[in-house]
Amino acid sequence: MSSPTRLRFCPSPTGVPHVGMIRTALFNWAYARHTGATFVFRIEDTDPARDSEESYLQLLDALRWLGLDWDEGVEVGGPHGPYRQSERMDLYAMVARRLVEAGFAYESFSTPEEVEARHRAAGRPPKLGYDGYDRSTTPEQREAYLAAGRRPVLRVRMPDQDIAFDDLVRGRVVFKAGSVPDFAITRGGGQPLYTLTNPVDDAFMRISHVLRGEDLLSSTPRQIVLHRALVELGLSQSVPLFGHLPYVMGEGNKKLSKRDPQSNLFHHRDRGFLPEGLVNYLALLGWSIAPDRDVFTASEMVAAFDVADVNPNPARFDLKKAEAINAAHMRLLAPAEFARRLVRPLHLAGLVAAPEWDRLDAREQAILTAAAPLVQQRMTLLGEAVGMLGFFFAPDDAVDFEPAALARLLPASRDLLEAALAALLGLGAWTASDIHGALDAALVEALGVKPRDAFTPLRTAVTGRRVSPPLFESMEILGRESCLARVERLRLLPELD
RNA sequence: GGCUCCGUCGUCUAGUGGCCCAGGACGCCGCCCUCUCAAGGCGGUGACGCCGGUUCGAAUCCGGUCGGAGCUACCA
Repeated sequence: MSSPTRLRFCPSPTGVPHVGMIRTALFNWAYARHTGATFVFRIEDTDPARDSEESYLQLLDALRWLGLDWDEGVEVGGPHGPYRQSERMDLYAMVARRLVEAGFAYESFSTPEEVEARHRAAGRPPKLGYDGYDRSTTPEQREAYLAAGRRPVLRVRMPDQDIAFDDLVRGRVVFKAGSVPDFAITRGGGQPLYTLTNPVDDAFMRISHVLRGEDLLSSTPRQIVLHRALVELGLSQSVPLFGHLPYVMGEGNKKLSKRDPQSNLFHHRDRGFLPEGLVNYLALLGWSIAPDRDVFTASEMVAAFDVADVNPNPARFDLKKAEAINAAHMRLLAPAEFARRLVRPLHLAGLVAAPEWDRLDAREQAILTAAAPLVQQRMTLLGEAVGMLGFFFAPDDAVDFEPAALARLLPASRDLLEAALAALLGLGAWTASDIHGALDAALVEALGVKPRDAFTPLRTAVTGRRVSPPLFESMEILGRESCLARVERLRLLPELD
């Protein structure tokens, strides 16, 4: 009987969520959902010096924002908990003891300095790694070390044979015998290290597929050796399958640095990325859904995703492309939904009273409902709504005329505004097409001004900007009274002279 | 140095021996549309790192070479 498919995402809560890490979460999630597997969310907080509760909370926030849900793990529980390693210390101590008793691991008293000194003395490169010296510690030596106050780390004995596995994305990978030194699984004080806790939890949580970053590829032979030991001890059924996802690169030819703001998931959220857009773009980092298509939803990804199709090449995080994908998702949103997404950035900029649609007043809702469709095709990021829609919410006498808009006005602008005012004053119905028609007749036809020149002063008067949503539709939404007041205000502006 | 991974347009990729003098997307350039800006439409730019081999035929298979990356902790 084959064991059920189970995947996991197991970050360390250090720092802010990184897009590379989230890409890993996404691929695990997508593969789990595609195969009907169980998706486990575990926290690897075994390093008190670096882990933080704040970071843990941000991880939850990130996955929830993106819609990556999990079946077992922190917050939701499950049969293999607890799901924070800091709460599983007894388990690691027990496993470590069993490993030593069975001879898979041994106490190692050597300090890094001593190891290096031995390498030098033997004429070997000093940075060769641990030399296996303590494999043969005698009881007498052990007593002497202990008496001298030394506390041993535990190391796993690496077998003297090649270690091979079939990587889910790279195919067969072989590490030559002798190339991987015996590795530490606990600190000198007995605290377990990642090298122990990660495979132990994968074993006890019955993880079948390990999908992780390429940076962990070289630690795989060690984990396989440990898994085999656990199987022999009867603590585990089998060694999981491994798949190593390509790096997410930044500028130049290096991994996207944690220092780079682009690596910060929340940086993108704050700029106005849609979760749909970011998920879609992240999916493209090492995978593609079809030869001629790159805009898709999370559920379409789930339907199509197979780890065997993942490309092993490192992928560069390209903001321009990410924004283009996001823009496509903006246009895919139903107009009403798009309007709702605008509320938060607008509120953050002080333009509307509340951060949620339902708490907006009727006037704000009406403006947004009418204005949102005007900008939906014109935006890449939600944050751009602030600049594009700000004039709708500003008082008529406080519309901010940007210098670039003022600079484009001609000497004849005042006459144009006056003619426009006259035409608008006599207008019956106040609809975009009526406004357009009246203005066309009064300015373009009667005065012989090119449309472009005729409407530029009006655009500045009404919106304060050089670039704006469509003018006539904007005027309809704003209403006759506001428009007349704004045109009059610009007409009287001293700067026009 | 050792070990391991990777190598198709600037970038992300499609491609698993003939459909490829290599397809799509982003970017960039041009044109159309047009009240600004977008969107949209049309067109253009641009790549199989190199050398051998296998084969009637190679981006695809093999060998070598060059280049890039990661790891080489009592971090994860």
